[in-house]
Amino acid sequence: MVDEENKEKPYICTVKNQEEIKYAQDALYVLSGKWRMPIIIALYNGLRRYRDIARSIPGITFTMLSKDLQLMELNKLIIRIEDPDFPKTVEYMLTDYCKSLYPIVENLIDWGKQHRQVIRMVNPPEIGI
Amino acid sequence: MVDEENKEKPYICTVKNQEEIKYAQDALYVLSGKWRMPIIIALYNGLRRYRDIARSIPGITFTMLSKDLQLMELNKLIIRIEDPDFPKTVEYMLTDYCKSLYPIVENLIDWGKQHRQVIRMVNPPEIGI
DNA sequence: GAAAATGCTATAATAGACTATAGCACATGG
DNA sequence: CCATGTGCTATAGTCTATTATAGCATTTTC
Repeated sequence: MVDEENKEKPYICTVKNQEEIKYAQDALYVLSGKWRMPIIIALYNGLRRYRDIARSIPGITFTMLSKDLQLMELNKLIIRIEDPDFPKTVEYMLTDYCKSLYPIVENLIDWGKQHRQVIRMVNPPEIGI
Repeated sequence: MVDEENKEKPYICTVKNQEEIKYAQDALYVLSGKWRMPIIIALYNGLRRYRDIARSIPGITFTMLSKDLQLMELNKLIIRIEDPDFPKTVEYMLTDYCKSLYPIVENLIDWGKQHRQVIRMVNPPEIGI
């Protein structure tokens, strides 16, 4: 919209909508990215140790696991527990707060599953996915 | 994980989990991106014309609007109707299928809203968002 | 009939996400 | 006491998403 001097036109978007967009994007910020879902699922399955988590997610690198774990910790979705007696024994776990995400995750899984079929149905040569 | 010869270790991730990850990522693929939510909300609010939609979303460029509209059309979330009698009169609308996304969108908005507060509460200087 | 609006698309540049590679400090096992 | 494992992080490169800029063919408005 920097195009062609359209800057002066009035916006129709209401404040409420702008707020909603912002909230939805906050949520997506936490969930999107290539590895966040896999990490949540790995922890959900009971994996706790750094290397175990890494090994359970085919293709992930330490760099990304490290970054995403930190971001998710900042977002209170996981906790990192370091045992002071046995240094360098670290455990990661989902927080109770993370459970508030489960409905969304389940919705996403369900919707994604049927969407894949819908797209296959309509566009036999797979497009857009 | 290409790091340090860890390739030989067994994976704990089950087939079911891998499928679920794939489904969730399909869904996220459709929803994530900076402008898809705003576009859905603009159309939801009844905007139909290309330039109106553009004007209702502060910051979007024609390039992105164009690309995202096309992708969302491929994904059957919107339809593009061109009036043959009045060429270059085009309307975009959400499809009925797109309604299957509403629960997710609403969940995202709600979760994002409370998450913003949670993060504010715990980390006064805003982190991670 | 000139100016502005509509509905775009092409291209190049930039920013951000992700990957590849390397390495460090400590710990445990043989 | 040396190899291997654990828990990382730093750095540089690549690839993808997004932005910036320009422009075109048609249509409506004044």
